[in-house]
Amino acid sequence: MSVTLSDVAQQAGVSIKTVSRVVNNQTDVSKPTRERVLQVIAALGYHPNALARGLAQQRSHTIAVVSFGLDRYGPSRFVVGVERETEELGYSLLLTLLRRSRPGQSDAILAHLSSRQVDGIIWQAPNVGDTQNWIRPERLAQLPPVVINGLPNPHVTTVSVDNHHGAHAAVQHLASQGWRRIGFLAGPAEFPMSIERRQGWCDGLTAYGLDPDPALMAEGEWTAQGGAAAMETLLARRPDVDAVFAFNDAMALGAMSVARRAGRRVGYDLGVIGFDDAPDAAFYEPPLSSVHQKIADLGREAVRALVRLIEAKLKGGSPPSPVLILSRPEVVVRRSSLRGVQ
Amino acid sequence: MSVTLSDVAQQAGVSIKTVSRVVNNQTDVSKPTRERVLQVIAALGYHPNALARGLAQQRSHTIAVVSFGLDRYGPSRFVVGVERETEELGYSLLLTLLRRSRPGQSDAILAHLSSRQVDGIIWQAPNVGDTQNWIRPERLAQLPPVVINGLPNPHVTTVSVDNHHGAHAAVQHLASQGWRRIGFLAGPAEFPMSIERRQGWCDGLTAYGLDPDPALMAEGEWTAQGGAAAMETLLARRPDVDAVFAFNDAMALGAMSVARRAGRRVGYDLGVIGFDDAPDAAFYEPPLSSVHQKIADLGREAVRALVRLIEAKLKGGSPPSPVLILSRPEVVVRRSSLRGVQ
DNA sequence: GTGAAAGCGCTAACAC
DNA sequence: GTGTTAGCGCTTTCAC
Repeated sequence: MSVTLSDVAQQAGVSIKTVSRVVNNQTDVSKPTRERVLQVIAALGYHPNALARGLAQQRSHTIAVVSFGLDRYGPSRFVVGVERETEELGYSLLLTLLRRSRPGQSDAILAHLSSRQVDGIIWQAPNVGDTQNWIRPERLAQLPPVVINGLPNPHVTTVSVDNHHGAHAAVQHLASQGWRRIGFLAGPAEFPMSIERRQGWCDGLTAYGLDPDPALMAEGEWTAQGGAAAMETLLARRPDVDAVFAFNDAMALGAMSVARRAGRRVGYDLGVIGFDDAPDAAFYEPPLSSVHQKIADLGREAVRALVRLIEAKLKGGSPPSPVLILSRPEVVVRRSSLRGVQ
Repeated sequence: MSVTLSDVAQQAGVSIKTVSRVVNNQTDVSKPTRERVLQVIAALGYHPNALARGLAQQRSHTIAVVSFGLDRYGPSRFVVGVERETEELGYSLLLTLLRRSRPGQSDAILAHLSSRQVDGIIWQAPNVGDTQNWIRPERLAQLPPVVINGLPNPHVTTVSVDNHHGAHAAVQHLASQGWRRIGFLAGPAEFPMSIERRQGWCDGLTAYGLDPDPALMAEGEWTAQGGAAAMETLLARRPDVDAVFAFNDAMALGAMSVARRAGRRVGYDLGVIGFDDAPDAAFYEPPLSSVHQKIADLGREAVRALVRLIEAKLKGGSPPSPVLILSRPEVVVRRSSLRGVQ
């Protein structure tokens, strides 16, 4: 059915090995031979069979990205970055999505991926349920991982946003506007990201002599809907809250909607800031201040780090020591966080 | 390095083939033998090598999804549906993203995918540049495709939203509210989706005795930014416009932001409706009316259709005739499209 | 420079 | 019920 190396070899009157050399751009082929082979390849429309190559080489030139959902801005933007870099470095991308609350799934996924002989794996999924335990020493050698936004782990290469810094900066900005009772709309409690941002919020408040009262924090899903629910809780518990820092822009959107219904004017008597700086945020009403992070770049960085691990493993030296790559997000000020003058 | 069939066979004192039978759940293995083999498999931690299996069977149990971006709601939600169904049917998912304006890329992608022996391909990408020409008869037999939201093509199985119907229904809703000069904010001209929605808008206006003046249409990128730009154009050309139907919710968001700055009150003297009904739309200000589509279901449908093609090809019968699967979107009314009374 | 032969881990005929 | 023998398409070792 499909054209194989030996078809080409026969047609060109050379051995299989010679064709293989040409295909892989190796030396030791005379110019005329090479050219004849290339011609036959073009004429026959030969394409190497990646499965066969992978089987012979014991590597698939494929990396897997395990993500938690894709319908929210952060994860999908991240995967875009991953895909771009993956393609540029000559790998294919296998996509696997984690389901919420399916016990034992991370083991099943890992088994599946290693059965597919992926060369490495990018784990962009929060520690939900058992998913934190999949990293075991035996595994690290077999299937190099890079973890995204995970809790720091000295054994594993991690690529993250500096969540603590971002949250701290957000609070600092709010405080500098004169807001005093600054709430936090947290994402799901299991997300390391949310834990770190919460800590940044806490520390920021403390640094400004403000009170990180636990009642000023409310938790919700990381959607507009979740943000709205959390905001309702917060307003009920602390009606005197005068600003909120939301886990992400979608939650901030939901919060603004609830605040409006409650008669609060965002940008006047309520300050709001989000996290992500998604492209839509600038068009919300009022335009949303946010903590900008370059998520796609994070994805590229993750792939580069992973490929380094993969190549090092192939070279056979001792495994390179895990690194922690942190990127610094920055506050983008729009109207929602200002203390407008009426 | 890794455990193979023959390791298991040796350890269990049976032949390779017997182990293979057990692994693949085939009959003709006595109960005690089967159990002994299973034990050894568990003890050794054996996992089948998917590459080897693929090579031997001439199929990879992998399908590819080619998408155009992933940072917008539609495409990413679609891929979520695809991933779910793919996993349930026992396939892996290879993700490839199309870059805007890279000539010849579709041929390169196809070559790459067929070299990876994918069993089929889901093409969820607009006809940008040369990408419409990749479907050629020779290819259809080799690599079964399912096209999403493409222009109808009698040779190819297509899964789409009924864009014409959705647009028509949106216009009908706006007209029923009493709006008379209804504009259309189109997405990029090359998108079949945009072309079909435009036609639906046109036909809807005509059906209501309204004028589909070309000046009532403005085109932009399918982002909030693009919607804002298109809205500016539209307002400049036809300041008397009293409602707009936007290609998607993000564009509607941008349009509302511009309208507000221009002193128009959405939901009072300007009606706005989007398309997609993304989860955020309900939290915009004002809450956005939209045309709801079940995008994830579309993804599942696409995978099912593709797997049908794949299995049919394996059975070796004549290729099944291409089908067209259309899903009907529905208008969801919120405040933005209403003609409020002051 | 070039080629022959073995083998990657599995499945598929066909024997026993 | 179970085993033997060829491949699948490629890379790799080593000989020429």
